Amino acid sequence: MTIGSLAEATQTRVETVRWYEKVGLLPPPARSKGNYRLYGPEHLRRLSFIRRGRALGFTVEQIRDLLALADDRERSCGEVDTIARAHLADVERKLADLTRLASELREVIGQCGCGSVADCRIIEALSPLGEPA
Amino acid sequence: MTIGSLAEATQTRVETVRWYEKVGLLPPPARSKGNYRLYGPEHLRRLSFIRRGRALGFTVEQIRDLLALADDRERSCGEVDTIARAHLADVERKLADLTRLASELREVIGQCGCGSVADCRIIEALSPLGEPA
DNA sequence: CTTGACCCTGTAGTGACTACAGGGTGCATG
DNA sequence: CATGCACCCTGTAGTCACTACAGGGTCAAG
Repeated sequence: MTIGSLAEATQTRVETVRWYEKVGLLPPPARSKGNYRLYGPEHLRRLSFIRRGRALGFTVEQIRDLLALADDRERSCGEVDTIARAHLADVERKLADLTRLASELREVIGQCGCGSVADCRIIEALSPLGEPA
Repeated sequence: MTIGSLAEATQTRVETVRWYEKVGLLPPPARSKGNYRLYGPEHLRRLSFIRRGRALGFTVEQIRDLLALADDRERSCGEVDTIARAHLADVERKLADLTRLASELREVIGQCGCGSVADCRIIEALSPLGEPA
């Protein structure tokens, strides 16, 4: 399996696959006589894991930890749970922030009568001192 | 007003103020005889505008555009409205993404009985081929 | 034997800062 | 007057997770 097929199979860019190797998430594969990377099913599994983790918003560092934990099959999965819960808490914080932000934006936009900038409510809302900047 | 007081007044780091100057959001202020930056109320207004915009999630480029529009007080604020609406659409897209993500995470976490990694549901959920990585 | 798709390494860029290193300034205290 | 300390200066490099080349090599088909 060349890097191109692996990338296609996992919906990843070729450069990204090489980057995962460089930062140590993906082990260096064998090389062909022409120095092409040659991947096997184990690489496909591991890269799929990484991509799924990224899609769920885990950071690369979190995935590195999860991979290390996953490799040690006897270990209790309490640490895995901890990472996942911490991440969920993070996501929920961002969600709350964005929700507040969206409603503030909607309010600001709703007030704009689209006259001239001189009395634009959006510009005013951005100028906390009351005067336009 | 020194950079330190300006920074404190706007809840900004000193380095960030200098960075805004470097990228052209904040005009270079006068200097003291010891080469310290000296700011006036106009700078305070402009920096407040920038910080409020950032807090609402506008990018620096969007703020640059908004500042240019705000400076031209005769212009119709249609362009301002366009930028704000585009940004709101963006925020709402992110909100939808995060909401989906959070519910996926909650589901994954809910299934984990916290036994050994070998049958951890979280690890399994990350391994789309059915086998742990 | 040439074309074109693929692959290689290495470096630089993205956004919005943050974190120094290595120095200078200004004011209060001894 | 000397010293200490908080503050300021410039410039560079680091963050995160990639992305985008530049400049070259490999491989299979026609």
